[in-house]
Amino acid sequence: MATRPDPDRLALWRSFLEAHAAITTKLAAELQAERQLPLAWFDVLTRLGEAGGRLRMRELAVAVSANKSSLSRQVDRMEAEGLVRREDVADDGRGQFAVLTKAGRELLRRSTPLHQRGVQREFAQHLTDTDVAAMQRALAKLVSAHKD
Amino acid sequence: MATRPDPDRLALWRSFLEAHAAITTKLAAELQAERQLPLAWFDVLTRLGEAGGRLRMRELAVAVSANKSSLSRQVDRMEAEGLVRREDVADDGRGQFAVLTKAGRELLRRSTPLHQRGVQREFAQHLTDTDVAAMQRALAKLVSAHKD
DNA sequence: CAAGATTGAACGTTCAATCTTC
DNA sequence: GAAGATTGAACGTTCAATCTTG
Repeated sequence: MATRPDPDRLALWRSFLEAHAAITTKLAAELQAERQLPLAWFDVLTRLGEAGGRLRMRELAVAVSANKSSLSRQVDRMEAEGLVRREDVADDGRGQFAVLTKAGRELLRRSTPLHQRGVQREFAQHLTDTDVAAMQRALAKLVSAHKD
Repeated sequence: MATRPDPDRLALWRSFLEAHAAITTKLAAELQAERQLPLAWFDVLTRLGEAGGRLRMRELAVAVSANKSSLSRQVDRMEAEGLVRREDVADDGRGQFAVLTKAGRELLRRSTPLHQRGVQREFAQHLTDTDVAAMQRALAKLVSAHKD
């Protein structure tokens, strides 16, 4: 097993970073411009929506790949805007849920199609079915290697 | 042309984000722990090294995918640590170069093998040659679509 | 008046410390 | 004493405004 990547793999890692930066910058700018919604807020709304409306702070932090204090403060701000609220966890006095409010659900509903069109335009439309299958195979290995 | 991505492509985009977050978090932690070097600083040192030791602020900002004011302040901090210095551009009185110092070059030299081992461990070793070829083909299309 | 670069002020993130509950 | 969550203080990022030169 090599201890260092060959030049192709190093170049691939750079392309990966470059594509990530370019695409996320555009998706974030679009949500901000069209819905006044930071991408990180949209991400929280999405995860809560998929979880049926509520997640514990810890789980939500993991789901959105955020630091726990950063998420705590982000939820403060979103709560101040009426998009989520906190609720105690019934059987664990330490825990807090973040819960989608009606306004949060509504903003999520209005923002998801816009964001998905963005993902189509900036990412998905450039890939053939063969590309998609190959990348999913490769990324699945990477994601699974980092689950440990 | 579809206006929204199919579920496979949406899932692929999520895997992409998840892999990116997991890998960059580990690479950043390793450079910080072993060399007291933030990943963004390493990135600046690397780009300057590849450019022969100097780049204009604007070019450097583009190369590292950073906002120009953020880069300006990052170069302030790196200058305070003696890793880079600024120099006037001879034939354009508005311009500034960021220039690698001896200490910056030395830290780059000591950090590159560590970082490349990290890229191998967290990214490259998980991919077959087939994966690499397929991803490079797909990512090249994405990167080129965002060059405009 | 546009381009390169920096800056003030507001904002977001992070680490370590803290609080509460298990 | 460890886990879930929040907080103070330090730090990093961003936007718009500014300065200087082309």
